[in-house]
Amino acid sequence: MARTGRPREFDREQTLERALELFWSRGYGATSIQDLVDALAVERGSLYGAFGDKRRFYLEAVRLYWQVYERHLVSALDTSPLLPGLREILTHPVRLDELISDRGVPQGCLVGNTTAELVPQDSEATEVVARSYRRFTDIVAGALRRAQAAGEVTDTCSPEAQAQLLLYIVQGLSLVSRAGLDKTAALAAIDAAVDGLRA
Amino acid sequence: MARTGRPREFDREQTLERALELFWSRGYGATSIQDLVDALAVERGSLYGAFGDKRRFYLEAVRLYWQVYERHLVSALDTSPLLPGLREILTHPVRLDELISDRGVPQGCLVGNTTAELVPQDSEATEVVARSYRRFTDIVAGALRRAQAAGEVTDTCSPEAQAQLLLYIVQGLSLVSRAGLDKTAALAAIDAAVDGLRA
DNA sequence: CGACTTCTTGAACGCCTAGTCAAGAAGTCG
DNA sequence: CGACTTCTTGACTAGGCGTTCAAGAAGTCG
Repeated sequence: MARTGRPREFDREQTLERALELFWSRGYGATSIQDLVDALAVERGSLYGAFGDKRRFYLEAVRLYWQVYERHLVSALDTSPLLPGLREILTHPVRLDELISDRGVPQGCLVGNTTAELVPQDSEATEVVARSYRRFTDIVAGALRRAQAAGEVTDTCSPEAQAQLLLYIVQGLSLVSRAGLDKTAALAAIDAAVDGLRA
Repeated sequence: MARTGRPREFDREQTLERALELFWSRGYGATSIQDLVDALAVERGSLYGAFGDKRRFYLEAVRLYWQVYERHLVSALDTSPLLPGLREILTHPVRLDELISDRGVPQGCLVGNTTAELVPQDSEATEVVARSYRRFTDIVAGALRRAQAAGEVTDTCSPEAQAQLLLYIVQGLSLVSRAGLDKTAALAAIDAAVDGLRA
């Protein structure tokens, strides 16, 4: 069944990506439709036609954000030994922060920002966020379980508890970094966390 | 110099406390002046007269929030051994969450929420937040330094790095809890963190 | 009492918001 | 070509927002 009608003039995916950046750097509430129209060079009506209302647009951007992040997460943890990859995941916000000083770019984790701004008032946002967190802990716990079995990571507590703790650390770091990041202190803290996992 | 003119009919401090609760549970953007007028039973003009504009009102509430929290923090860490008090600080968000299920009450840490919503766009908010974080790490690092000297806490890394890590953990827990808290998993994660500090 | 000061009240202001819609443009299909 | 469908455009709507302000109320002070 061929698609008929006037073809869309903008690239939906690319527009979503740019909207993601805007939402990421400014937050949901502080990004107006007009901001999006200006930045994306797509008129209001077309945005509404392609993405529905603002909330749906935003949530789709969050889902895309997480999809990309999760891909990164999985590939970084698919290594042996595990701890270097894990360290890379934890230091990710620090590296993001370096990009920021160059241009005016996103800050923190979009899922974390969403948690603070929309959860728990918006049930759909709460689902997206909760699912993201669950997937993070599932993926990390799986990797830790393998590393425990290999004798690389201490088995003084369960991989699930370790993964949960790591979630807190990443999210905490992402959040706190927004207020100004002392890179040295952050890396020292991360090293302390990683060392605590060593067998 | 006696104060003349018509006396204020509401209790400024008590009103600020109730505004704090509202801002805490809904966030800055989602709390309108009208919401405040309704909840506080104080008319708009009086609020503006007493607190200035919305931003100043909010920031004053955040400062009050932190003042109360810091008092709690200091008293909980002024103990020997340190780790039980530290554990109490870390589990604080979990206990807050229990209150929530009873009535519709604040969630997360107000400073953390402010970080996500206003920082870094609002420089004054950024200052308030950054100062709060700095005070947290200073207080906690001081306590850890003493506990390291007493042989209670491991000295495999500096008290500053440990304190920084603990800041991430508390903030991460506060944030993630908004999306739904698995109390068991949270406590297991906290125990893992506290155990990691033990000498 | 009358002058002065501050607080209260709620209407009003201007602005910005998310969202809608009608008219026209640009394709496909018979 | 003409029918049909979808996308584009930007003016428009309705409502909510933070903020202001003038008029009156409630005190103090001489």
